[in-house]
Amino acid sequence: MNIKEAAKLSGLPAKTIRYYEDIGLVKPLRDNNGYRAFRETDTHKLTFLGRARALGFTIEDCRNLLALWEDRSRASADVRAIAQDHLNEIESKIADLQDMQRTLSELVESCAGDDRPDCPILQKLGQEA
Amino acid sequence: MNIKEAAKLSGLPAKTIRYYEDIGLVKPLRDNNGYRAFRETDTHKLTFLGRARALGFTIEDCRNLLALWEDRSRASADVRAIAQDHLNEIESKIADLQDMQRTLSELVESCAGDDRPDCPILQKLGQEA
DNA sequence: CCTTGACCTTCCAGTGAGTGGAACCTTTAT
DNA sequence: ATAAAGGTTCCACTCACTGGAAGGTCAAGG
Repeated sequence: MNIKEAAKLSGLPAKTIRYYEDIGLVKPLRDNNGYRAFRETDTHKLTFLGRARALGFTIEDCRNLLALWEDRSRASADVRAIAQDHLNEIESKIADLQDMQRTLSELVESCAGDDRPDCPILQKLGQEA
Repeated sequence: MNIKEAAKLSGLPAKTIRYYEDIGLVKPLRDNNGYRAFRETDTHKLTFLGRARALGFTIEDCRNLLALWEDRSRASADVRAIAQDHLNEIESKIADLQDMQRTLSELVESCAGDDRPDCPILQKLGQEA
């Protein structure tokens, strides 16, 4: 199977798949013409990667998750730890964004948004000390 | 005032200030020895930039906000539009992260996290089609 | 006068996770 | 024979810094 079909099956852009090979996440075989030859295990891995990335796992997390996935003697605790750490990160990011959202929506609401120059948004950003 | 004091006053790392000069956000004068000489207007701008960045505005947004800040004949509508767009982006990011959070916390909860290999997290990531 | 240490300078490289594009090769269909 | 559609590699760019090397400047102490 060539890269385009692997892309279709996995839902990843061909460019991304090449990149994943570059960084050693997948290792498709090669045909005599130099084309990548994807086996089912490869597309299966790619799908796995796509799902993990969609959940926001970093590439390094993905690398580790993939290793655990392939390790039949893994401990589920190791998987859970990675996921829990990532969940914590996500929750902290959500909290940060919500702080921004609160402040910003207050500012936006307080601004008339007309053709006059008076603007509480700029005022707040430029506040002395 | 040298860069270190500007950094202290604005709360930004010296490196970041040099970078902001590089990309044209601030234009401190220079002493004869080549050292940057920050005026109050410079540190004021830097503080502004720090606050805007803390609210998640991109550098390009900051550039535009700074220009509006300095334009006494601005229309507050222009400021508001930038802030509203950014707020929309933030809200969309929050929604994305909350989707991940929901999925992930379900997965984490469903995983025993012991020394056995069975793991619903990996199972879900590796699900066929 | 010399040295030490704390500043300051510029410039280069790297981050994460791809994406865009150029230049070129191979296969398939007409 | 050629054109289209696929494949390949490689280089550069993104964003907003950050780290570090190599070197210049300045104030204080001996």
